[in-house]
Amino acid sequence: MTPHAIKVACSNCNMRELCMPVGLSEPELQRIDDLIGTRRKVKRNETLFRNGEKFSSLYAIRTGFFKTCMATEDGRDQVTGFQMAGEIMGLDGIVNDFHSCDAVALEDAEVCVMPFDKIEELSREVTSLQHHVHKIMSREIVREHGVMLLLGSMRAEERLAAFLLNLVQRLHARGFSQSELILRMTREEIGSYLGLKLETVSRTFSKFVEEGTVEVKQRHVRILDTAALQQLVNNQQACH
Amino acid sequence: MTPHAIKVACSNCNMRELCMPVGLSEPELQRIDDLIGTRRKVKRNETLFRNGEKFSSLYAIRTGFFKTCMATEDGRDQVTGFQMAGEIMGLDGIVNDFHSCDAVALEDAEVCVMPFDKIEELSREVTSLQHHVHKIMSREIVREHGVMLLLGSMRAEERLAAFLLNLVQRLHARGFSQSELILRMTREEIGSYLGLKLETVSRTFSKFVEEGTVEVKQRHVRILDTAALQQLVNNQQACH
DNA sequence: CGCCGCATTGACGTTCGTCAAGTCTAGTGG
DNA sequence: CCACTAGACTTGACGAACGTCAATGCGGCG
Repeated sequence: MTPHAIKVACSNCNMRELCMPVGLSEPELQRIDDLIGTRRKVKRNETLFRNGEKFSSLYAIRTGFFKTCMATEDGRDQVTGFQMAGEIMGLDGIVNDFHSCDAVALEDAEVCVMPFDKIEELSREVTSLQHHVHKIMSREIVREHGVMLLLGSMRAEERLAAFLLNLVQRLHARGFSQSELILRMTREEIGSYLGLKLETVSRTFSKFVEEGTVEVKQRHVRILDTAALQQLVNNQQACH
Repeated sequence: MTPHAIKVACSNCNMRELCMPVGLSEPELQRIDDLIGTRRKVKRNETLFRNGEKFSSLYAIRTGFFKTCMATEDGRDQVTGFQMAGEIMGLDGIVNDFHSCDAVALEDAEVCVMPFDKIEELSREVTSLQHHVHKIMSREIVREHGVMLLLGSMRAEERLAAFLLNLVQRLHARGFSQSELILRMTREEIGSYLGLKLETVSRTFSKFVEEGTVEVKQRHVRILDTAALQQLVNNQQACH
């Protein structure tokens, strides 16, 4: 909750290949550094922002892992996404000047706070930043299209396969293994994201293990047969 | 398919209160007029753009009704949204410079073609346009969060109720009735959007009719008890 | 008038949710 | 060091919701 007044620079951040400054030239990078007002540490289970809070900034994840979720009036919540280092959060707040979901750290994390008025100001001058901001928002729209496809037309196995492949692919882009990963979220959170109950998630994991597709030991997952998972995601009609 | 070289102006469009120029001042409105290169007519069942096509423009709907859908590799497609007059299409294309979904007219339509490079150029100069573009993209992200919630945690009745209320609310903002609407899409398309099969959509309509909540005659729907539908959307836990 | 696409309805099957019991693990305190 | 506990996870039995398949109805259009 306490903003840290540590001045930092994108230009020497090790996430710069994956984060806000993607595709910017060296001089542009220098200007982007002004964007980041402060960094902020968020402990596990703490929220970065909440539904209803005033929107003022976007957040770039430096370290750690987040979930975003919408709370329904009746107390349940739907996880709308999982975010890792280099990804941007807070885009939901722009429309109404209020956040419409919660961002919760699933492990101790640190984010760069980017005041949105500064982003708009700077992207009026730096064309490539402007375009990059548009791309980030468009990417989120396309990602959500994918989730809609998943929720609207896939069966449990297909959903979990798509989820695992997506996670491991994003982790791989960050230098982690292509086949091993540690889940930062509970079965219930996975289920919420995938539109399934936690028991179904658990059973589906067990089924993958039986079939020799993955090894699962609590939150540690090793993918043994990527092709089999990929097959599930593509060949949705196999059930006929 | 044939672009019409009709020069038109936002400043005297009757959709200007709902479309691109929302919240712009009179002099700003003048400048926005330059945005619209051409208009384009799209006949029923024709596509405005397709998955894989090069992205160059956003489209504002002047008249008519569209669906956007993603085709899966195995031939099925998932409807990701329905769009009506004043709404913007094509945002999915910005990330990769290629469209990632199809836009299909469900009735004869006309759209304003807005070259995206012009939008970026102009929004570097007109601050309020810049902010408006950001809002439009953020609104789409929030809308999709809502769909994810619907697909991930609602039952068939709740989904259809939310769908009808959303449609009628948007139509009402355009001067149509609060209680009557004509569906421009088939049961199958509704089902695809809501993650249900067409038979389930049909049965759910029939159930609403039995309960006296709506009247349905083919594609003509009259909502008799808005509160009952609203109740369904909110009180998801009623099944306990 | 007859055809075709869309919609409705019924019977049946599958998938997933629900409820409940039981297991595993990490963290705590004696 | 080990017993204890709480939270997360697994597994089974059962039922509800929705999908599937198939027959039938309806309405618009050539």
